Amino acid sequence: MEDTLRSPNAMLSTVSVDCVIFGYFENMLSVLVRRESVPFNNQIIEEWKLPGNHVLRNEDINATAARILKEQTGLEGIYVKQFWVFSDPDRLKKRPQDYEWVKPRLKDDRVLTVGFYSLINIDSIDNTQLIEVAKWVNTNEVKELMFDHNEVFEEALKKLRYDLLHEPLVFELLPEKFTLTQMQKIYEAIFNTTYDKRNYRRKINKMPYLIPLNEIQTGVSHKPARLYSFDRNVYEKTRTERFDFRV
Amino acid sequence: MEDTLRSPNAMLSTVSVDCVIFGYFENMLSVLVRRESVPFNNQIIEEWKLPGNHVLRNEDINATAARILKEQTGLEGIYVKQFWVFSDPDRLKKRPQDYEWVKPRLKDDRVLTVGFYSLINIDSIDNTQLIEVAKWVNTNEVKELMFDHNEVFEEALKKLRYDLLHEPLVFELLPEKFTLTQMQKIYEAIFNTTYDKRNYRRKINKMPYLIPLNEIQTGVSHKPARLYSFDRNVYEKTRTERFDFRV
DNA sequence: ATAAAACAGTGTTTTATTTACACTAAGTAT
DNA sequence: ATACTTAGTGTAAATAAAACACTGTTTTAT
Repeated sequence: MEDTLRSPNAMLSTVSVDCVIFGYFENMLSVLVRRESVPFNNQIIEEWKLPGNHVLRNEDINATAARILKEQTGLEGIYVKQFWVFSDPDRLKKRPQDYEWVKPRLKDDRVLTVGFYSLINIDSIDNTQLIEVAKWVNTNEVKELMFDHNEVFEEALKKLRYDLLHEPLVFELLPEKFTLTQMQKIYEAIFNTTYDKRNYRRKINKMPYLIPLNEIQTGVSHKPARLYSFDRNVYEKTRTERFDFRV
Repeated sequence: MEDTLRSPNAMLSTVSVDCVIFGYFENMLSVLVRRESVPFNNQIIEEWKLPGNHVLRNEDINATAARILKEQTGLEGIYVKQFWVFSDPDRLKKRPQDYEWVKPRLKDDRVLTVGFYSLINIDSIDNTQLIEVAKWVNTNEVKELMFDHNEVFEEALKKLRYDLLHEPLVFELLPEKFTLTQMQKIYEAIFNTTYDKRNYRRKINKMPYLIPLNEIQTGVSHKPARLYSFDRNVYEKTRTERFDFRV
C-alpha cells in the first residue's frame, strides 16, 4: 500500500536473497559457503551458510539471484525460482552467536530475505568455479547453518520436491544429453525411493518434450545407453503458467 | 547474506503486502479499494488498487497480511498464501500519474511488495464488514489499477488456478456446510469451463476429507441437496508439505 | 389436486493409465 | 570364451477417466 502516509512503524529493511543451489552428482548436492570464523563465548567457531547477498539499489530480486549464482559458481543461464519470503522479525536472533556478530552493523530495522532455489546441471558441476570459501555438500549431510538458514534450506528442498511432482524440473539438473537411467536416479535421490524401470520409462516416454537422439553414451564399461535431450520449445507450448525463469 | 559489510549500494526498502482477496458468490469476486482521487494533468481521476499495507516493525509479512484482511474485511482466520515478490526497481513508475503522487513521500529507495492471495468463504462475504472505500468486484471486470496492481492481480489468479489443480483449496471458498453443486460451480467459475456432474462427483467422492452430513439444504425452491463438510484433520494427514497457513 | 419448474441424484460402457513383475541383449574387462 | 555390468523390453490385471441421459424429490403456481 504505497499511497498512504508512511506509518512511523513501517519497517525499513534491507532485503537479501539466499540461494539454495541444487546439483546432482551421484547424490543431491548443495552449495554452502564458509564464513569467516565467529568468536563466541571465547571460542572460534567455523560457520557455514547459504550463498546470499543484499539486493542492490537498481536490481530486482531475480537479478540478485543471478548475481549470486554468477559470483559463487561462475555459472550463468541457471534455473532459479523464488519460493518463500523469510520475514520473522527475530530471524537473525535465532542463533545468538550469529546475531551478536552482525548486530553492530545493522542500521535498519531488519533484514528480510527471499529464498530462492536454483538447479544446476551435472556437467556444469564438474567445471563450476566455486569461490574459495564455497563447497558442494551432500544434501543429507548439511550441518547446522547460520541464522535461519537450515530452515531456508529445508523449505527449499520441500518446495523442490513439490514442484518436481508437477513440472519436469529434472531436466534442469541434467546435462544437454542424458540417459534415462541418469534421469531416473535423480528422481530416486530426491524422493528417496526407487521406481520400476519399465514403468518409469513408459511414463516419461509420454512426455512430448523428451527427444531421443541418435547417439549413445561413451566412456562406460558396459552397454552404452541411448542419449536423450529436452526440447524446451515443445515444453513451453504445453504449459500455460510460469512461476520461474532463467537468469 | 547478512554477515558481509553492508554494500553502499544495498537497497533500503520499505516492504508492503498486497492482498488479492478472492471470494465466490455467483461469480469469482475480489476486493478492490478506492483511493483518494488523483490529480493528473489537471484532471481528477478515480483510482482503484488492491488492499495492502506496509510491513510494520514488529510484524512478519504473514501478520501484515492478517492485519490487512482484518482491517479491510473485518474477517479473521482467513486462508492466505504468499505467491510472489514484486521487486522491479521501477514498479511504481509504470504509471506516471501514480508515481508523481507518491514520490514526494518516499524517503527510502524502493517499495518492494509481497503478493498474497487469500480465500474467503461464501457465507462470510454476506457479513463482510468491508471498509467504506472497498468493494467486491467480479474478477472478470477488474479495470486498470494503480501501480503494478493489475500484474499482481493477474499473477494471483494464475497462481490460484495452478494451486487448485494440486490442492483442495476450494474448501476455503465454501461455507462450513455446502452442497456438491456449489463446489462444482466454483471450479467451473475459476477454470471457466463445465464438468459432467456424474464424473465430477465420482472424482471428489474419493477425497477422504469430504464428509457427507445428515443434513440437507434449506430455503431453496426445489429438491434440497445434501450438505457436506470438509474435514481439515483428515486432510492434514494426507498431505506432506505446506506452503500456506491460516491467519 | 394437479401440473410445471428446478434442481438432486444416480450407472454403464469404453478407453486410458497404472501397477506388478523378469528376462534377454549389448558392450567391456579379463 | 567367460563373467560382469547395465540397457532395454512386454503382458496381464486393476484402477481411473471420459462419455453419455434419465428418474426422483421438493416447491410453486393454477
